[in-house]
Amino acid sequence: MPEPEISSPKRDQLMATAWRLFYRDGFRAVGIDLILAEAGVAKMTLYNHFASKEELIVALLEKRDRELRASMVATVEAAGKSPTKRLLAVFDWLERWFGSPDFNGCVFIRALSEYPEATHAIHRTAWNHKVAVKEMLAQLGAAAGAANPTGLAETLSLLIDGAIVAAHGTRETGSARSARVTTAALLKLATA
Amino acid sequence: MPEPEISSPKRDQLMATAWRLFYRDGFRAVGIDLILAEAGVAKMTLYNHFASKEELIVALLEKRDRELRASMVATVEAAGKSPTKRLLAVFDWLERWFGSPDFNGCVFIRALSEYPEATHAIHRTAWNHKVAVKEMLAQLGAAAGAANPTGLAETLSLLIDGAIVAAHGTRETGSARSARVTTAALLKLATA
DNA sequence: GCAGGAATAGACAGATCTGTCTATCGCACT
DNA sequence: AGTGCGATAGACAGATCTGTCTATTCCTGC
Repeated sequence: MPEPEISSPKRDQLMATAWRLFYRDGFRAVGIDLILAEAGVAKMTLYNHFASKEELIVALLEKRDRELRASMVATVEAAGKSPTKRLLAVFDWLERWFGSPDFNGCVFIRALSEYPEATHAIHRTAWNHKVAVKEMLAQLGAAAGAANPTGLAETLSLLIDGAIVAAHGTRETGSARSARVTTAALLKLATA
Repeated sequence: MPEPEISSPKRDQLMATAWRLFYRDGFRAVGIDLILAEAGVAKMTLYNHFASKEELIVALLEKRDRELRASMVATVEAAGKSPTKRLLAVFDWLERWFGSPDFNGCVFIRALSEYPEATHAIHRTAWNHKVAVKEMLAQLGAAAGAANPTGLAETLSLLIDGAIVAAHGTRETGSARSARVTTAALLKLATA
């Protein structure tokens, strides 16, 4: 019963391939047969590890959530001690992401879009990630001495998600810089 | 050959039903058979008016683009002569939209998400809308005396798209107000 | 050597998908 | 009355979808 979180080579292989194809083409656009063929894994192996395609997607989103937030934390930590620099480092991180060759939008926004119903497990899992990121931003904002860290985090979340959508539409990194410049200006106001 | 833009009752009926179902459930999630059944229209009627499902979607996005921008213009016009008030009225318009019972995210962001490939006709059509809105914002910003209307419009676009994503995740209207407050602050800076 | 669990290939069910085709019907216009 | 066009129902093709099942094989621990 390798249901909860047990790692196995085949399972990892499956998730890596599924991630690549889902992120490239979309959840509904990719059938499990294609994933299985490209991963070199039998169908029953998938259904021994996951109850359904939906559960596979949820597991992928949760994994991506962990990795993405860990990557953000690492970037922030590497930015030094200045709270302002730490916050702005998030936007440098964004800019690098937008410039990476396989950038294809935000998988969580895309999951919200493909499963628009509020009660759907995939929709909720995707939104959980955005809430978690917002909480990270609030902590960074509090450390920077913002008068209203929660409000600042909300605004920064808007800028970030807007920038991701714009980068997906233009395939350019400029939106990250725009968001960064705006954030710098807002920080001055918020900590004044 | 009613291909280009000829209006017909059946065609309108088809587009209305297709819009409703696509917006509710997603493009790939809704099959044309369902649309036809709910619209009470024969399959050949669809394929006489549109070459494919994809073309139907593109036509719907173009129609929605026209209507949405017209609605924005009307809101702005109704806001009076003050350039600042006119710009801020966009966010009141957003808030009303988020609060409407069938709000289900932005169909253009969702189209970008479901058809993530940059060269896809649906993807490009959806992005065209975002570009057009940004141009509207730049004009409003210029009228408000912004030093850099294009840059301001870019930032406001980020806030707007971010707010839409947030409203889709939370089913609340608060993100529109956050974006509005931030915009008011930015306007003071941009016109100072 | 052997037992047991994991993975395998592949058939299968049952549904659904887009798009094509045919044959008929209804209706407006002359 | 007759012509022509738009719309109709419904069969059809061919592909694809998720999920189930079986029977076999592989590998590891004992």
